[in-house]
Amino acid sequence: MDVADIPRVPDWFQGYLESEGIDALYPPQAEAVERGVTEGDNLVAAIPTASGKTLVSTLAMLSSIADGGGKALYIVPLRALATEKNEEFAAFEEYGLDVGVSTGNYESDGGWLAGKDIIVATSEKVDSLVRNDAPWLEDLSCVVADEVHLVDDSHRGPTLEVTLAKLQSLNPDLQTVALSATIGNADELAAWLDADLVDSTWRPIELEKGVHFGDALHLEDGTQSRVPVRGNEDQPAAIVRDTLEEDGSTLVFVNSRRNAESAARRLGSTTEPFCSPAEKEQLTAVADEIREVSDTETSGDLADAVEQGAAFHHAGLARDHRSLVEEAFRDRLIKVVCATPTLAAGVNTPSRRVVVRDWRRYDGTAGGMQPLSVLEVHQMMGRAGRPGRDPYGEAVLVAKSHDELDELFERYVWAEPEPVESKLAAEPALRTHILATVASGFANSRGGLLDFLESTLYAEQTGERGRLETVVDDVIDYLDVNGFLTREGTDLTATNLGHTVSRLYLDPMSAAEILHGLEDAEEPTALGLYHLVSRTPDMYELYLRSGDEEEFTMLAYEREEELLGATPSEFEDGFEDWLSALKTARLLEDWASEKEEDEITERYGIGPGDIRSKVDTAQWLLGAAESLATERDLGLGPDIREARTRVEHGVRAELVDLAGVRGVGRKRARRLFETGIETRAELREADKSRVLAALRGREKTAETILENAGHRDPSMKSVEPDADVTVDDDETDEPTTTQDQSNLGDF
DNA sequence: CTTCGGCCGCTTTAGACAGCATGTC
DNA sequence: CTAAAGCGGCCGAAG
Repeated sequence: MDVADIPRVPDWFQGYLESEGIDALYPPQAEAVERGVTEGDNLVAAIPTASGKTLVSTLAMLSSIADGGGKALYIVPLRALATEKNEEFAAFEEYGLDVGVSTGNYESDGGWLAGKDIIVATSEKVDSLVRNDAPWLEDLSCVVADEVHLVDDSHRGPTLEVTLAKLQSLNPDLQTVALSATIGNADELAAWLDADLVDSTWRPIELEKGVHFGDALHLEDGTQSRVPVRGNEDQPAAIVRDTLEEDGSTLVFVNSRRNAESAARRLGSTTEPFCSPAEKEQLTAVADEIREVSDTETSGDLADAVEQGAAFHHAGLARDHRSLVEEAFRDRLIKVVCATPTLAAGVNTPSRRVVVRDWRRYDGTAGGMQPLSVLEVHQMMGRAGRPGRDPYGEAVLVAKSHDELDELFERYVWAEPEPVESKLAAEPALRTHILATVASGFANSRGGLLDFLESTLYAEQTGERGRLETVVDDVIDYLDVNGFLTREGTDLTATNLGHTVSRLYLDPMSAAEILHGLEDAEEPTALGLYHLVSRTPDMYELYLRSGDEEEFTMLAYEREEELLGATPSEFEDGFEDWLSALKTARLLEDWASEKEEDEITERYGIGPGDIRSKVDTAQWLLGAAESLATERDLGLGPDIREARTRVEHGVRAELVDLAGVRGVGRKRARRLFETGIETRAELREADKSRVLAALRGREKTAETILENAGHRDPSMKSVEPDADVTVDDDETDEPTTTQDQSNLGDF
């Protein structure tokens, strides 16, 4: 289809497409237009990644905005994707459209999304906006749900499902466009959303799947190519080398962080000979940047690998590490990235070849190694082939025996992805969504609730109410008993507490746990509070290693006084979870006692990125705890606030005031304190040469900080550092004049 | 007496959203 | 209930 023939898109759109080098639509896109995406019709597009899904959504959003002046909402599963999409859509600002992002940690323009035409948000954020009754929601005329196949996810799927159902019921004229990977039952999704279906496996660039075994690559079409394993190479190394000989890069998916790291280390010797001197120089620069992000073992290992043209990528990395690796890989500087599934679901990092080395992954709940789903493997494989740059893409599984070769072909290469199934009937999901549905007025009786749930994918797929009804009744009981809602006959009303919990976006069970723990707390310590929020279902658990059980049982006895609520017996069910929460609490306490990052990562066996995510969650939950304590008049506000500010900045109590100054973090606050500047007020009046000395002579930094503290005259002109002030200078980095303004959240 | 290499057995194991109000070293 | 890589400890042989 010619771009000129697309109905109802704004006039400038054709010019825009041409400027992007697009003169004809891909077949699935053309089919979407024929099904009426530009005319406000609902659509489910189940097509492979990188085959133009974004353009389908753009067609829908732009035509919908042009048609009635409404707004479009683009829902993504990850914050990183929200940023990526926002940057992509920012191109439309030139044509007079306003684009904004809204996620938990970032809201464009002070939260005033009302004036935006296109809003990008995570599903949880949209859910929260619906709960808080954001006024602009009624102006929505188009909603796009990216990666809808994630409704299958037991943890986060139900949120997406409920949110889409709520948006549709808020505004029956709303156009819904759902983008999905190729799945077994796209027709069911279409039926649920009352949408037309475009179901296609068409790709703009050929993808050949295959299995490597012995010295050969066995491809889907029956052909084989020789990819011999030489010397002490393993199979992935042989494939990576073979790809490099054609000047292509490789993405290797493995099943654990440790495997990713060790595979990257090994592959370094394969990639190094293929890096030109100029590339080596650039790689060294990237490696230096990586070392600067964090002073930990993980960081150093990554930098070492990068110097050789290899890298690993997993969730233990800091956000900056990840984006440095992704960027260098896209620039073809890094030749191979060994990754856990983070990269398959995350931002766009295509590669000539993809190797799926491990096809089984440990799963504690299933009691051992479990095969990956076809959908997941296909998603990884779909990363092969960069449109417009590679002639084709190849995705390869690795077999160690002839039997495995056959099995992999059967199981993944020729297999259809499994159908997507709603996980809404699980109790934890319903707990939070039922409360929210009642609190935000979507339903005010048992019947109303069931009617609403009737509009979800779950109802579409099961057809019978029985199972759902039982769970719903259990959940209503739970919410009633814990004081989140009240029942009168079949009528349901959310209590004040219920409203608060729903607004705070807290799992009701977390709220109950927190309230229960706070109720008879008199002077809660930081550790006690950290433990309380750590044992909440909203906090992701740390793994207990061998020896940990003993260590933390001891700690539990030593500091029993501080721990809130009853200490469970060692033989009780749930004792392990309780201990694991204690481990998390201890980690947070260490962080809030100014323990060094590398000491923490080593002690708890985690990566720098993990500290950040724990700290983030704790901060959020303590904020919620403070609201709950206020709501209940428990008078613990100051204690909770102090614990929260301490984790937020990673400092002891005496530095909380100083660390609150913009530009002053845990390290600078400590150094200022050591020189006798102990509070924000003292900093405001401080002797400048003293401040400069405390900051080890960095004038620009000192000026910024004094300005932020409200100093009368922050200028550092002709100020010399006070020679009497000594600061411990354990860091080796050169005084920088470049102001690195990445933030704590990027850490 | 020290050092190196190989083998055996024990240990460990993916991911990451949200309130609110602003930003490290 | 299922696996497999990596690492540390141990042992023996070589230096």
